[in-house]
Amino acid sequence: MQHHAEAVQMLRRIALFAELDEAQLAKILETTQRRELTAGEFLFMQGEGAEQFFWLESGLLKLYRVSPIGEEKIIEIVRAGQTFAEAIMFMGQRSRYPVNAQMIEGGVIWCFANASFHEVLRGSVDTCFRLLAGMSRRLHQHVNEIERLTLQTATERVINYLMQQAEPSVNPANVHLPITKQTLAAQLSITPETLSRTFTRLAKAGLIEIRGNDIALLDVEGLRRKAML
Amino acid sequence: MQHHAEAVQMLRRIALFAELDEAQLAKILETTQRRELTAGEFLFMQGEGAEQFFWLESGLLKLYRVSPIGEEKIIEIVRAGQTFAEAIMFMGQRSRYPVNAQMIEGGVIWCFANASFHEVLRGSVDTCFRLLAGMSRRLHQHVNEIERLTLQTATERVINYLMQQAEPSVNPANVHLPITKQTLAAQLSITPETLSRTFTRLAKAGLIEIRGNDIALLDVEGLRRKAML
DNA sequence: GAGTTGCCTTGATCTAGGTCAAGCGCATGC
DNA sequence: GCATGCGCTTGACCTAGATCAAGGCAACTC
Repeated sequence: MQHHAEAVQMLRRIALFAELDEAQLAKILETTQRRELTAGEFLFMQGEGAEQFFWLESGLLKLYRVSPIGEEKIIEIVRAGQTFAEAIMFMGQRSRYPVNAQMIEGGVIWCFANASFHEVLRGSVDTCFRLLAGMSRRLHQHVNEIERLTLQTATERVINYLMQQAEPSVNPANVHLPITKQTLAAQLSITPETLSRTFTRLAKAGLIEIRGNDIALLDVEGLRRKAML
Repeated sequence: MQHHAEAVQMLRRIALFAELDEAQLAKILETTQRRELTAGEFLFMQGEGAEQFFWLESGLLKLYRVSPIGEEKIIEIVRAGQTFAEAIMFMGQRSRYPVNAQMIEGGVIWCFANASFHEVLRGSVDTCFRLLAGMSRRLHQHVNEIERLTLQTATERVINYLMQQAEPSVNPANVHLPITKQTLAAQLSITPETLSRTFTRLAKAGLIEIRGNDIALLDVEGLRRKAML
């Protein structure tokens, strides 16, 4: 890793490293790689040995699985600024990535060696606590995700997504889709066809208005009622 | 907590406490309760303030959510020997339980104060690591659960469950259902009717044999093929 | 014994959402 | 220009599983 000072500056922006001192950061930087990936490129594949975890500086990335019959299920969309794959670190020595990681948009990724971080962690309980907090948050998101998948219909999930994206209390609110509708469909676990139909149904009911990737929420209260939120 | 020596002996059996010394255990025991609950009794309800986490000494417990229309989705079945609700500890000061916890079978539960454990954790990085490992495992279980819910059919999920319960490499293997079929259905996110039909279909195909809550897996290879595992 | 209650099964029907197929709009490249 | 390709939409079907409804059966209580 060159440009040490700059790199340290960057690292400070990562929540996981916030509690570390100069020496600890230096230790981690020794084994850190910074990689530029183009859209479509793979960072790692399901089943590969997990020896690093990552921070996405820029770009967009998806973590997904492929079932035996070839269907793709997106587990998580990673945005710039997020860390990911840090959980596997504690699963034992020779663990493997349980998902594929592929760039949706090109960008820059920082790759940290598990071994180095492991060593540093031993010296900082505060960092342990931050890590624990982050994982708790994710755990809760998953509980919500499981609930969404089992207890909600496709329409409810779509509305749910729109409400989450929208600024609260703005009426009419505007939502810009940062991903293609195909990708969104995969994230909501429905087919592109169903997503398309759902949008047009909501539009015909006067609840939303669609202009390409921009969606206006015309009747937030009506949407809420429809999704029973 | 009375019978200090006995209690310490018990605590040693809990993985989370394995690395703690006498003084730390004593500190935790000061605020520990041991409760006996009967079948159907609630330990805590969704939305209650989370001030404790738990270890199930004996009995069976379910963690579940209820949707606005009254459907129940089981997030996790907790068996004797497991700890649970320890993740919420790190969600911040006044966090709340995100699920209901209700006994399926009566049993004994140990209740530990988050605050005490928090303090002790600051002195034991090893215990932090254990906690991190446990949460990582749970995180992965949830990822798998999400996959199961989205990529698999009801029949596949049922077979999947049976295979997980069965001893590996025993043929024919026997599975004993520790819960009612209604509860199992809720766990697999299907209706009791569908579960019943699925069992009879598999039985008619000669793949399994049902005797009440005991199920014999007659053709493990055939089941595997059917579920595409 | 008869009645009640809870769990399970079975059958008949309904429906949300998936699948398949065709076509549209818009970009890119030659 | 025209072709190729990709994202998106629409329509016509189909199927897995939910829903509704009616028993069956075993464990109780009286």
